[in-house]
Amino acid sequence: MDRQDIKKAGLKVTLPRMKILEILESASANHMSAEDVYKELLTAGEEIGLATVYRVLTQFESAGLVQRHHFEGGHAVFELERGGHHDHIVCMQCGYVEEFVDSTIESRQKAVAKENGFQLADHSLILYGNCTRENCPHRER
Amino acid sequence: MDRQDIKKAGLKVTLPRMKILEILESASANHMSAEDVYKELLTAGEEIGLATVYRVLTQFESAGLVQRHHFEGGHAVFELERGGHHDHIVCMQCGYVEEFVDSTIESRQKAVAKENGFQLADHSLILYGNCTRENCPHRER
DNA sequence: ACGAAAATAAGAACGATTCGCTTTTGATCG
DNA sequence: CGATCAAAAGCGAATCGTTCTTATTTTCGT
Ligand SMILES: [Mn+2]
Ligand SMILES: [Mn+2]
Ligand SMILES: [Zn+2]
Ligand SMILES: [Zn+2]
Repeated sequence: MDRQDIKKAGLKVTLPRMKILEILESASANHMSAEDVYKELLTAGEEIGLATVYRVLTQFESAGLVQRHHFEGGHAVFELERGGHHDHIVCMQCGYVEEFVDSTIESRQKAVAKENGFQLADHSLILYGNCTRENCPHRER
Repeated sequence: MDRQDIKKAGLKVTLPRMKILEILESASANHMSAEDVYKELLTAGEEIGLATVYRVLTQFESAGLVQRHHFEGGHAVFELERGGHHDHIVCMQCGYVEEFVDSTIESRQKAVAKENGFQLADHSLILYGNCTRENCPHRER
């Protein structure tokens, strides 16, 4: 992901757009809220407004560069589009997000939609649980 | 669902709570936003504030009388708890909601969680598509 | 480098939901 | 039946995440 991708999306290459792309690429968590991105920008000493972060993320979404998800708790999280579709498991204690693809689930979804007379266009599957990582249980949101 | 259920939940039987339960039971759409419930109350001539609707719905949720879901588009929808778990298909044109249970999907979710070292606690699966009902394609939101 | 078009900054506005406080109500007990 | 008091309702203000508005700045093709 670089300036070429921004151009290809029909967007001008601006400093905010570059920086936001960089942050999404290099951040430790690959699912970030707009606020998360904004804070990283501040930390990096960039003077980019929160409204700009939202605007750019939305443009990136329209351009297919990022995806937006709605996990439990209201606010949206964004991630770089890295090709394939996947679903998510979220740890309710530490917020850690794992990705997965299950072809059985995917195909059953299509079947279920058909059985109910729907043309399936999209879906959102999020599993919530508790992860078992060393560094998990002691953080919050 | 009646006043007994309210009592069993440890809540006082009040007029707003009774009316809201009635509306959830008898409404045409069985997945309603707080605003929807509020409008129905107004229509029925009840003078119950929107804040009360939210408060009561949240209490009902805690008591296990209703469930809250977050479909695409920001606002929450509520439905009476009628026993079994189910997932949803939402028509993106008319908002019609169909419910389904697919045991294959359910069991694969458990397996996927385990494979990823998570103890599964909950999940949210929403399919989005276009329904093929007569009265569908010409409404909005 | 120049100017049109596009993008940003900043803060106001927004919609959904919650909070804070005052008044009213329901359940219990005399 | 009241009186009592904790619980609940009413209602406007506040909050939260997000989007919009407008003036100002930046990008990019020429
Ligand atoms: Mn992801
Ligand atoms: Mn349902
Ligand atoms: Zn965890
Ligand atoms: Zn429909």
